[in-house]
Amino acid sequence: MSSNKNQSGKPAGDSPPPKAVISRLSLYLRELQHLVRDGRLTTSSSGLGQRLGFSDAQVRKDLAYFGQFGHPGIGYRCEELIPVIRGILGTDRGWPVAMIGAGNLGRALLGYKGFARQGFRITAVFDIDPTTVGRTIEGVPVHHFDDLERVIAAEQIKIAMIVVPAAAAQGVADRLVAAGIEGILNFAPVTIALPEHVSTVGVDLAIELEQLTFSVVKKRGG
Amino acid sequence: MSSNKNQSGKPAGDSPPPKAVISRLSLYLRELQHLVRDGRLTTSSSGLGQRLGFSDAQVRKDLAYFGQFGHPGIGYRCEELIPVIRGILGTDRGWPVAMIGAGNLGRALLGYKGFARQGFRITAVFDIDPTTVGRTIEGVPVHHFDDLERVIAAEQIKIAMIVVPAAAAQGVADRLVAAGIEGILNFAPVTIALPEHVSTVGVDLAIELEQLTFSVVKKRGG
DNA sequence: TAGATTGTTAATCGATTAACAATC
DNA sequence: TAGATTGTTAATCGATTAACAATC
Repeated sequence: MSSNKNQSGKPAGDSPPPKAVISRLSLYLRELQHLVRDGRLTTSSSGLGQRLGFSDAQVRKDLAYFGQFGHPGIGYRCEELIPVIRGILGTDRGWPVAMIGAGNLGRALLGYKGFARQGFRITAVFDIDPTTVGRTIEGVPVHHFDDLERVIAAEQIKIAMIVVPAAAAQGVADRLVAAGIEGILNFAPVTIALPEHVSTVGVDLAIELEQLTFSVVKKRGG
Repeated sequence: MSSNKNQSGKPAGDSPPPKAVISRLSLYLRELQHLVRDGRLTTSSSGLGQRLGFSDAQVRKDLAYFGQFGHPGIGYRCEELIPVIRGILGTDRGWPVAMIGAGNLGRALLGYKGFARQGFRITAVFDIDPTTVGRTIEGVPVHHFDDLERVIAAEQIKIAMIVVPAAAAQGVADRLVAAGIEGILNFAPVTIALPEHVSTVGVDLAIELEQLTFSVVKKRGG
């Protein structure tokens, strides 16, 4: 009826990939990077799926949403597929990221090496605590929250991480939107309301643990 | 054809709730807790769904997997629904949690108040760094990794968080499984292989950012 | 009573799986 | 060539939505 195939690596117009596909894409990318580090040149849809618990058909279908990247009889060349997926996800470029909140968790995230590996650089931190503002953490300057708009405009930052207490999160989000931010990674355990044109991903650590206890209890109960 | 309704609050036998339902349940719970804090007595399926971006029908359907908890014409009583959802998720009891790895991120998680609010207590930390082992962080004792089995058995811990570098994660997971752990929250950016009877939830912070850049780029591209 | 809202069914929509011709 | 593996179609399966009688 309708087809999604094309050669360009850009999504075809006629049916957007399901959100679930995008989250698997990130996992494929991570596996491929491990494979390259281990010296592997190619992999197959079944090889890639196996470790992640997906079927070979699903892996092929997911990738086929965006084009033809495999080689019949051979599989997928890791070094070839990696930049393709990065292009789809938008991590083929460097993204400067702002972080709001320099508490415990914020500082830990500043020290986290995994971001840089995927092209993210936290270039500005904002807080209101006078003992931190003006200093530098992990080489990143801590600005006063009052300077949010100025710094975000000057550094052309489009992505921000909210790492403030739940009660402050919505207010911070509103300021970020007004400052021109297009995507927010929210670590505060609240749902924040945002205009349509701004994307958000929420990470609630307690919720992740809840999901885990559910599985544990379910397995016990039979 | 088949029905899921019952009065008990326990899942009916004939069709397990989709995994997506369980993750929404955690969000409902979080909203309900906010509502209670704001003094609200009841809410409706549309009220609950609205803030979270779900339809009223979906909220009702999700809850109906587990029983009848609403009141026609009135809605859901917050104080009544909260313990029901906690019961389903398994957070109606206290869970002692072990943490492996006392680096930057681990320490930040130890200071995070959100876990305790949902019934999780980190009661034991493990590391191999001689300068940290034997000390206490945020009131929690840091054991040597060699004592893993002993402490986990003694404290009857069933849930663990892996907060070690990617290269060490699988080895740690194997030891945890051997020690009788039933659920693992994995912060290392690798897929870990586990036996069927052990549950895992992975949190990869770089992947969350990737999902965000995809949405941002998509919205730009039109 | 009139208005609000549930739980549930049937209809729709979307995502996954199985199968296989085409390709290397 | 024989074996491996893709991309794609059609079939299956599962999840969401719409609608409405029942209830307060």
